[in-house]
Amino acid sequence: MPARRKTTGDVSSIDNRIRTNSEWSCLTKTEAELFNQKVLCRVYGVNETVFMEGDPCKGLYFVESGLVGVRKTDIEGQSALVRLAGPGDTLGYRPFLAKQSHRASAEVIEAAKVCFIDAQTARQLLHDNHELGLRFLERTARALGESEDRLFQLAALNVHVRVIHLLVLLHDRWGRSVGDGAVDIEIPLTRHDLASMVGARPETVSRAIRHLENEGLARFRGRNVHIEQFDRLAEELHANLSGLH
Amino acid sequence: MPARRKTTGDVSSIDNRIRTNSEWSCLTKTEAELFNQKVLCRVYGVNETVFMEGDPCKGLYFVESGLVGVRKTDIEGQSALVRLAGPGDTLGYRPFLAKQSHRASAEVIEAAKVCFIDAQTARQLLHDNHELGLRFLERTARALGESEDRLFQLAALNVHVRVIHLLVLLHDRWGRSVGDGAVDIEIPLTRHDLASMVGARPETVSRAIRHLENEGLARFRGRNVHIEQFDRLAEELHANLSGLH
DNA sequence: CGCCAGGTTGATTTCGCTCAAGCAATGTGG
DNA sequence: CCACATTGCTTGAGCGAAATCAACCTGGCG
Repeated sequence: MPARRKTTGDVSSIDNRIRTNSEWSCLTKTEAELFNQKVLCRVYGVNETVFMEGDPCKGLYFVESGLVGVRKTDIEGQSALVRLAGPGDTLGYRPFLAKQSHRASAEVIEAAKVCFIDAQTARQLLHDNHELGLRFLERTARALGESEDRLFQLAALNVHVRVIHLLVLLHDRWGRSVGDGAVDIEIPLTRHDLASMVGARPETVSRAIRHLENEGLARFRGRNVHIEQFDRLAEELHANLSGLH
Repeated sequence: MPARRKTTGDVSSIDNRIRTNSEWSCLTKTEAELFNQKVLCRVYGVNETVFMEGDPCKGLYFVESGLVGVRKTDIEGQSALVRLAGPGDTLGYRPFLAKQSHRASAEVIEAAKVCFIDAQTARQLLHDNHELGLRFLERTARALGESEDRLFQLAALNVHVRVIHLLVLLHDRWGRSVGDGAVDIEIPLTRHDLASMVGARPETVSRAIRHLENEGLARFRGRNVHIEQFDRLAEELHANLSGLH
């Protein structure tokens, strides 16, 4: 096998993506060129669907900007938000790697630029570049651990605590510090979506939110959240988490 | 076959393992020799611990025979059975691949022969053999899908249905057909373990079991289960599952 | 302006947990 | 062999968290 160490030096958003994304940063110049040649980018409007549950997995999607929601839908049309994907996140890698069809839909929440690489090319890169596979292996194994932890928590914690946990997670990824320990989270999620993320009903989440406001732990203004002292929230979470894991 | 081996116990079963186990069947002759040279086998008695939650992951374990339970334990000593591993199953591959420590303990339920390959050797094989990594990738991605499905179900289904689901899963892996659609499941699990597998309390599971008996769907004799018409059970499950996935 | 989806709030019900008692099955020491 | 712990399972009663049902806001928009 030829030596592969140099990565491409071109500067476009895709190259940037390849360089910054831990998984793809190991591509050689040639491989990166193939990637760039094959990648397709598109801007999606709000509520547009990137892929649907049940569809065969045609390739991998990279969110460049905006916000995409991953949902599972049951026959009655009730959808549950499973996770959020923003800039830098990859969509559809689980079905791609498992060689299965999509088990969830991806629906745009905030206008997003999403790039696509077809399965065949992705598989070729995976085949040519050994390191790439090993990186995906580690990422997938970690995701598996997280999923199992979540399972454990769902059974052990009540809604109030799960909502706090969700807020902390949302903060970690989407929070904007507004100085002196205060944080804003601005994600346009309906109460229904919020509820489905913690495995509860909207009414119950509504009450949990009211409770948080009464405690002065968070302030909800429509779909934005302001947390004056994030420490207190994190503390409250840890008090409930200890004795668990 | 040369007789020089560092293993305790006979090696033919290991070769068999390598050949039959989908992940490792791609090893070359040389690699298989390395594997055989490094593998260590041991017989564990009931209640013996293979590895503990929190321990660094020292390698991979293969269950040759017997039954091993994977558990998570909280600080109060309450343990929850997470999964069962029998002949052909691999233990500890998630922490190994994720380069993390064990997040669960493995405890022998029925006297078991377990083989071990150290992390360094396993990683070397993973590095040398490209195909091996890709196979683990697929397996891990599938496991991730299953874990996510389980999450979804825990939130959506009541205990009664979850118990039925567990019985169906146990049947698929451990069931013994006794003719004409009837099935026996003989796994020495306490009610407490059964309960933790479906995220419920023993009392609640006990009541669910009583309910199943009243419906004539299953008969519990101590820790053995007899299902006269497995079809009916599967049917009952699907009636509750449809409208979900 | 009225409409309406999304959000809140209250009343009621249900499910599953907790607590507690009783009951086999098994073990143990005298 | 019996008295008695011990352990795991079942059953009942009560309680609490969250779902369900239903009414009522609220704010954006044609």
